[in-house]
Amino acid sequence: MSPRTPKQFQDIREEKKTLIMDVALEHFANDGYYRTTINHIARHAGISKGLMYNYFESKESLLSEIIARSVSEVYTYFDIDKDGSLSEEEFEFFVKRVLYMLKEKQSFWRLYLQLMMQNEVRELLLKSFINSDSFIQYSLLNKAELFVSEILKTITDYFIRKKNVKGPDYDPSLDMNMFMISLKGLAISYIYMDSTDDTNFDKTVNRIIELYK
Amino acid sequence: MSPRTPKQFQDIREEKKTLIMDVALEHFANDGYYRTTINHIARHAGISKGLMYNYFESKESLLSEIIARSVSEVYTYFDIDKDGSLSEEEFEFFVKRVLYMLKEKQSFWRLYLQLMMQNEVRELLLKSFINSDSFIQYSLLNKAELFVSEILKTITDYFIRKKNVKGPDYDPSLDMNMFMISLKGLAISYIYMDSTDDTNFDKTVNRIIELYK
Amino acid sequence: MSPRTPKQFQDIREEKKTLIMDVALEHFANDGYYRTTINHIARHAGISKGLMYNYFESKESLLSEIIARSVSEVYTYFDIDKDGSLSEEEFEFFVKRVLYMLKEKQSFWRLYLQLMMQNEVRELLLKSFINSDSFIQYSLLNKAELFVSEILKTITDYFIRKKNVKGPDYDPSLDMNMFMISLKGLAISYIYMDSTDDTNFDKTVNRIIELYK
Amino acid sequence: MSPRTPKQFQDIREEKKTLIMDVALEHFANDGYYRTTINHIARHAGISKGLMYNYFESKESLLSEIIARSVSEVYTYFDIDKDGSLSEEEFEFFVKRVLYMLKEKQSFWRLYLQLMMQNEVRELLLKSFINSDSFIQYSLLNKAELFVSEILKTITDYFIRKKNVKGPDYDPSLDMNMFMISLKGLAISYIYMDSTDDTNFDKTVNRIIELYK
DNA sequence: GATGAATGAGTATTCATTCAT
DNA sequence: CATGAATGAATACTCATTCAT
Repeated sequence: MSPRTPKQFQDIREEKKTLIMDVALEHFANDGYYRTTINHIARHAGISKGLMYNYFESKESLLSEIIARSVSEVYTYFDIDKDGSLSEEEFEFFVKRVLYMLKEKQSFWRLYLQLMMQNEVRELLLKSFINSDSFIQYSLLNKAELFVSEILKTITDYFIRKKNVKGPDYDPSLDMNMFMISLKGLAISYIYMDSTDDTNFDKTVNRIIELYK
Repeated sequence: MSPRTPKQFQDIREEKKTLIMDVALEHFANDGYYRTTINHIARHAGISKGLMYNYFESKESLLSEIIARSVSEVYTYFDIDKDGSLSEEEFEFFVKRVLYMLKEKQSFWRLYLQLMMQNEVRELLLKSFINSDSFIQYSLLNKAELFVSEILKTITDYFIRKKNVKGPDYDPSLDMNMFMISLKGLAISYIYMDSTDDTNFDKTVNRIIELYK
Repeated sequence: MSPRTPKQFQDIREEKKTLIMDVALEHFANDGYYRTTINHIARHAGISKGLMYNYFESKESLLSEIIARSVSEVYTYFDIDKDGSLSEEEFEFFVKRVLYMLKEKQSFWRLYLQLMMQNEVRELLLKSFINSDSFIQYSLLNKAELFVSEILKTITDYFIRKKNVKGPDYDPSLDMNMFMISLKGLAISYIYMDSTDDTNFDKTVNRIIELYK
Repeated sequence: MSPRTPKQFQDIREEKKTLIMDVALEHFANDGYYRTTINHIARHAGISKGLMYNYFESKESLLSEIIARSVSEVYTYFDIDKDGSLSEEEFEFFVKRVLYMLKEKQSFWRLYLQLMMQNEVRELLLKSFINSDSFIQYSLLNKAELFVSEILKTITDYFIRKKNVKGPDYDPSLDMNMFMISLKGLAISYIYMDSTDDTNFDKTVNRIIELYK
């Protein structure tokens, strides 16, 4: 009978927001952002359409928050070594991390791929990231780009350092390209695979590590 | 001016259909199928909305015909050898064909990827293919699947035959997986690359051929 | 701390009601009744949305009570002379009262003007007045109309009596119309003026009094 | 059977646009902009909701175009004398024009008054005017303000020139204020009068002309 | 063949009001 | 008393499709 405490309200909000974002991500990933209606999301989340707008300003900002959350989750997978240098063990660890993350956040990556394919949406994302929190000088997308370029640099360094071992005929950029292309191919396969043929994947992953370590 | 012959009418019709499909494909690929409006397509094709429906039953069937056309064009890239067996030279030729085709039909593949990512659309496509011509027992999608499985079989055979050369430790399925993943990675890169850095790609392609020939 | 007496509770209640009505009036006047949300009012009054409905049955009845309060406040400005006859001094006093009241209740009059311009709202107001207290046989609006017609009668009498002084060529209805129109013009200016140019207004007011006294 | 000519399409568009704007203005004026729904307008104009959006980008731009049209119509009432100087006959003519215009465009003025009372809307109007036609450097509202200030200057000059006739005790600014207030009062009365009591108004108008000529 | 006006079902969004705590 | 989460009816707007000319 006594009114809910602020903490209780906070908890309810947090829980519902997460629920809505989870449901929405699943639908966005499966049906596409534009094919997914607010109605659908609300129905599957077991709430009313109106409540959606109590938690999210718009469909667009729902999308933004989903991406922001996922991006920040992705960060956590990669803060192992901050010195920017990758040892051979770390390289193996890195590859496995990438694939683990792809599988864990499969829905997000499916969504992400779809969005990046549509010119207009790319701009929309940039815009909404910038608006999402005016206190953060570097927008999430800036951060993401920074993050990606840092990782790329770390990998580049890794392959350049191999030149010392492999000798002067070794072409680091070619090797890295081959590695990156394998990773992309694996990523696509992971994101769209039926969850059955894991063993085959594991063998392929190990082979990639073996080849480029 | 003598009146146009039925043949001439037919030609004009075909030409206009082609124009519309070209414009539509470009927009579908860049903005996504659902974000592209009939209005947009008509305006950019220089015709009226109404006329669109003279040429195509619906937006959906416009999409179907675009895919059908593209799929049948893709066929023509691969009818080199019908005995189902790939020699080493043919393998090299095959890989280059794949990439050539990806570049030539870039827009189509961008569209295709988008569509395949959306569950609902996959079903829609199946449905519309079947409906597109009720006299054809095997739908285009069936044909496409048949086509894909034939190619896959040819490639599988190719790698199995290599076992004779490479010895009993050689794992054909692993090698094929590696190859397929590289191809997928390359495909993604091709479809979304800025057309500038061709030389790097060429080096990578040659390396792949070298590795899996 | 001894528990609060019922009287104290009543006082607190009244105080909060007044606060809400003040805030609401300000917003209604500035943004319009329909553009003002309950949320806005509650937030600016420092209370919750739910509590609003503890004090007021509905948005409509909040409006009703605001008007009722303002109307009854307006009464108090004009209960100087109940014999229904206006002397020359009383006339001057009356004009100044009108303008003083317009300035004091500026927000209310801005709101009032807006509402009176909308046919539908006029009916709504009539309805809600009647419903606001079923025990009161004469609704506030009836009272207001009665009040207005009494004032009009008093003014009419004032101008008719002037005929005795001004002679048979004097047209009381024309003079009264001129006076009423000047008053309306002044009212509009008062309600929407920037509070700076008071001196000009004073001169104009004195001129009006001089002309129609 | 032959297709409509561009001219015919143009005519249809013009006619329908006018119809919609007329219906909308009436509803906006009577029920207020925010209380008037697109549904209402469409129903009363005998068209579908969708068609509205074939002719107007949004409810807001419908409002904009209505105001733009009305403002430009109002211009035509006042381009009698471009030398900026008002003779006595022209003054009489001017006053009658003002009132004629108020009566002719009664609905517009009712709408205008409502809009000007709401802070938020004022800004909206400014914004939409600027957007309405990017080729016009001076927005309609700028033009309107320019127009108003020109008229005010003309009137000011008129009263200042009277000082030559009336002598040094004459206070032109007071006289002008009195005149303007009478005009405002008349305007309000005109805009909201029941169309019956025209004769009374005529007498009042003549009296005003007589007083300030 | 060709046009674009017209329709209507569908979609995102708002907001007064209710209610469990 | 007090809170704000939750609801749902209403509203502006979109867009594939039809149809008179």
